[in-house]
Amino acid sequence: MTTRKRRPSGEASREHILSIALGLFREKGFDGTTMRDIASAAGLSLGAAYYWFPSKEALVLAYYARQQDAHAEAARGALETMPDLRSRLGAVMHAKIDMLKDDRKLLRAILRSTLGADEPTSVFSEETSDVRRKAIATFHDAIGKDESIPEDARPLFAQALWTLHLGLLLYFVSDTSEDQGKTRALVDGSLDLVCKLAPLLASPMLGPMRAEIAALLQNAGLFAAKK
Amino acid sequence: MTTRKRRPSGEASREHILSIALGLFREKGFDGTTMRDIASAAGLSLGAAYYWFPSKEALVLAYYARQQDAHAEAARGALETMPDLRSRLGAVMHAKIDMLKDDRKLLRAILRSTLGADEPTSVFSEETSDVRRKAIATFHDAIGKDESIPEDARPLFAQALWTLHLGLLLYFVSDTSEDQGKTRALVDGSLDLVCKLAPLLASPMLGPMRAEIAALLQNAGLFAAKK
DNA sequence: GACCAAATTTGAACATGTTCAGATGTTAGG
DNA sequence: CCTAACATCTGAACATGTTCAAATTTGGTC
Repeated sequence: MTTRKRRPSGEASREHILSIALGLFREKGFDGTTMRDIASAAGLSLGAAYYWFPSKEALVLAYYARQQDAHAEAARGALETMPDLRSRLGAVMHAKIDMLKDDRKLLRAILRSTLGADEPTSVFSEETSDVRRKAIATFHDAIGKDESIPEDARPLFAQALWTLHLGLLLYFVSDTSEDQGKTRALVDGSLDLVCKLAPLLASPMLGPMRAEIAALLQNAGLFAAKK
Repeated sequence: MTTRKRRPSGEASREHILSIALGLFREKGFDGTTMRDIASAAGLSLGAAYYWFPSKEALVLAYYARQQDAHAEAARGALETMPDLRSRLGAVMHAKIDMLKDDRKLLRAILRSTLGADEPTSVFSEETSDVRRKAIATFHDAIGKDESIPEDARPLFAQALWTLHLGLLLYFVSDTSEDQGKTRALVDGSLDLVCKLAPLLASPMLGPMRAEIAALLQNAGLFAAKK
């Protein structure tokens, strides 16, 4: 309550602009929608839109956060009722696809900036680390206390699942099959394989390899060892 | 010789523009370089640049093709002298990194459009399928007739290596370590693992799973079964 | 109510990718 | 040489993301 008391109609503008923008993105695509379109559809001037969102890509960032929160929420519900690892993972993935199913065009248009290395909207960027952390946590929750995955392997496994999920989404955005059936099949097939293969890494034969993988990723800075 | 006889100074312009453009990209980045910069540095008008390259991204496409040819060439040389699978794969990967080592800034700037689904410059697009096919062929050559990889598994393995190589490049472009040491380590570590794990998929225990993977990818259209 | 500072909005610029109608040069045939 | 057809190039537009100084509104304070 120091200086943060004022936001009477302010934040409402922000939400309003974001809704209008996402609607236009879905309808006309990302490139097909102009910042001037957004501003005028929202009943504001161009400059006002830039007051709330410093760039067109900032709208994408806001979309990320919104989706991630919604997904975490949806996943939380599904996780409670699922008895085993495989079905929990399936629930998480399918919940995401259900949620994004009508946004494929939007996602496709956005994709270019979500994989870049420099871009602030990159899935790997500092700016999106919050969203990323939450997403990985959702997978960690899905793993739960399943005994087939040794406890110390769970963070690594969660991260691997997140990476797999990125790959699946990459496929998904261009999947024009009925109800995204091909993506669903790919999701289920991948998860079947993963659930069969993952426990093998705990077996005597492949056990040491797990440490090798973890070390490799840690040296590359791709995986932060917990405490 | 029907109507294609004229190109006295013509194609030279094209090459000249491309060289100038790549130089500027390396020096000032992709976004930092303006089509007007390119045109004036090449001693031409803006329109002339657009006569030869219909868009800024077209310059990127030309860069792809040029790099891929150079890499295939470099790899071919290295392959002949390497006795075993592991060293051949290492030669291919390291040749690529050597070749791109000074273009990291350029690649980073370009990356955004190389992973998009719609973009013509996407590594997955129709427009780049030639380059992609050649790149996968290079890996196929590296596998050669190594007995640890069953013959019918080689196309799939080659494609997997190409995908791994994409991931490694994604890491590479942002790797600021001395002489890209971290990337080199990641390359070697990944290849060690791959060479250890791949033969397992031919073992009795995991053999059936190989077919499962192939079927999964084929149904998704991600892997074209040969003949 | 008058007034101040911060929050919000405006409108006019600017930079840059792209397009295009026309100018200019080049080649082949007469 | 002259001319038609084509290749190449030019310069001026246009569209759109972004910036910014200034105007306006808002909420609290005297």
